[in-house]
Amino acid sequence: MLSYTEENYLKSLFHLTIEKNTRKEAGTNELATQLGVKPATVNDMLKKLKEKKLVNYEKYIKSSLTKEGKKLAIEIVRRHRLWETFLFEKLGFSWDEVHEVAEQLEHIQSEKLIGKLDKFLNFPVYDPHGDVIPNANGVMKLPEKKTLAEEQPGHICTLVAVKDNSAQFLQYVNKIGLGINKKIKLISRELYDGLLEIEVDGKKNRVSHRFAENIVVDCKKCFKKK
Amino acid sequence: MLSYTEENYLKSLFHLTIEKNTRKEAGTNELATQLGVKPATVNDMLKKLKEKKLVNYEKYIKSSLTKEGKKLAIEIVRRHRLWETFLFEKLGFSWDEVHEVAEQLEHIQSEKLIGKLDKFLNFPVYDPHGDVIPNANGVMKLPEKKTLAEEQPGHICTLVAVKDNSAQFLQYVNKIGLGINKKIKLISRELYDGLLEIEVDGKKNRVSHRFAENIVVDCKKCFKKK
DNA sequence: TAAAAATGTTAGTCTAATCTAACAAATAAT
DNA sequence: ATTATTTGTTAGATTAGACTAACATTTTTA
Repeated sequence: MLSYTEENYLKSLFHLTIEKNTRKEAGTNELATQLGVKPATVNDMLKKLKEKKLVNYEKYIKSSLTKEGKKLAIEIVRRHRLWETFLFEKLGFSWDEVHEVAEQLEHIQSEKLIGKLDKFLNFPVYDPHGDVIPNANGVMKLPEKKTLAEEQPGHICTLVAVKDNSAQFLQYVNKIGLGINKKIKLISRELYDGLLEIEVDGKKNRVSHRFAENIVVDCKKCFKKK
Repeated sequence: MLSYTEENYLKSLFHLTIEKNTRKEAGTNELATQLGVKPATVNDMLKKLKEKKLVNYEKYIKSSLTKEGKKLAIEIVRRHRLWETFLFEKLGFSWDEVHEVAEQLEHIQSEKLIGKLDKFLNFPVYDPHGDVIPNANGVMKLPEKKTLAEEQPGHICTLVAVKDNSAQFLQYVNKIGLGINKKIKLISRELYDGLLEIEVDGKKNRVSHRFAENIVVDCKKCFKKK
């Protein structure tokens, strides 16, 4: 059985590696920042998790999850996202409030609980932030890719790629706060010319239909923010 | 903010004193047994909680909750019982499975969460074990007293007094495993002669109508065991 | 490529919550 | 009312998870 703390380390490692699918390993400082502790603390824990065969760790080499570690991390992410969905859909928490409470709830140890919660929520695939919820076997449904122009208002999606690689385009992307893995919230679309109102990191912007056609996003479930 | 552990100490003290309303204080060993730790550990914690002004503790004198300690303990009990109700009513856990999971859930820190959960459950007054759920102001509705003869099958109630004090009667009470604060589950009642089938500590028994008229119980909400 | 900067590691300390073993006080029993 | 038993306390040790400070290695930069 893992401690609350050990679970958090696995989860952080998961987020920094597998989920940001550009990399497969993460460094000590990086983990320390993410977890809000000092690198020395992370160092100790990595050794401990290596002992438990959950993490591949070697001195001065970046760390990664073992197969078993990954399995456990996915289980934690599953719990987190199911609780977020519960808080949002059943208890009426708003989109931005759910995370903090789910951080606590995710550590409740009871397989039966998670199974029943999953069923109660009708086996959801996306959480309120639009992230994929792993199923009971740890399988995460591959998110659909579309262009921003095809998405519906109310949806939240993640930028996964751009189609246009011109400097002009990329500078514009940058200017409005966009980038790889950035979350885009679609506020509305003008019927007349397809002008989109979007929100990135809390900042609103209007972008043209042509611009939207060159932004590739993950399609996520629609959630209305309260 | 209290730690997980501190919360458990307050809760135990509450159960041993205020809730068993025969006494107002509890000893170190007693607490140790209830919490599954050694008396030495309890001793340390009592001093710590005294510092925090949550417990009245003096060397070699039994301890009790201060006003503030009681307030916090009731809040924990409230959380526990609301979660039990959720697990039972919404997730379909059985009567005897809810406690263990609620032991963990009760420590989740979020006032908002408990408020919303309470609302979601429609402000329940009794938990699946028939115990009173304190309201948001820490007020516990006084349970109604009736005789066992007036109770309905399916209900779970607690023996609070007896009307007959004869040795014969009391010996009989004893023989079928009953006693003060014992939980009685009413299985069924024979329409013809009022013969009651009851369950005490998992053991079933049949008692007469006359017997039932001399058992005073707390009236609790009906819960069907799955 | 050598110095500077960033990153990672080790050793030693701290706190919360637990333990054991020895001792002290209060209560019960003869 | 002594003694025995139960109950409570103290002192010292242990473990998990965190810290700081000093040091080591790797990477970057001039």
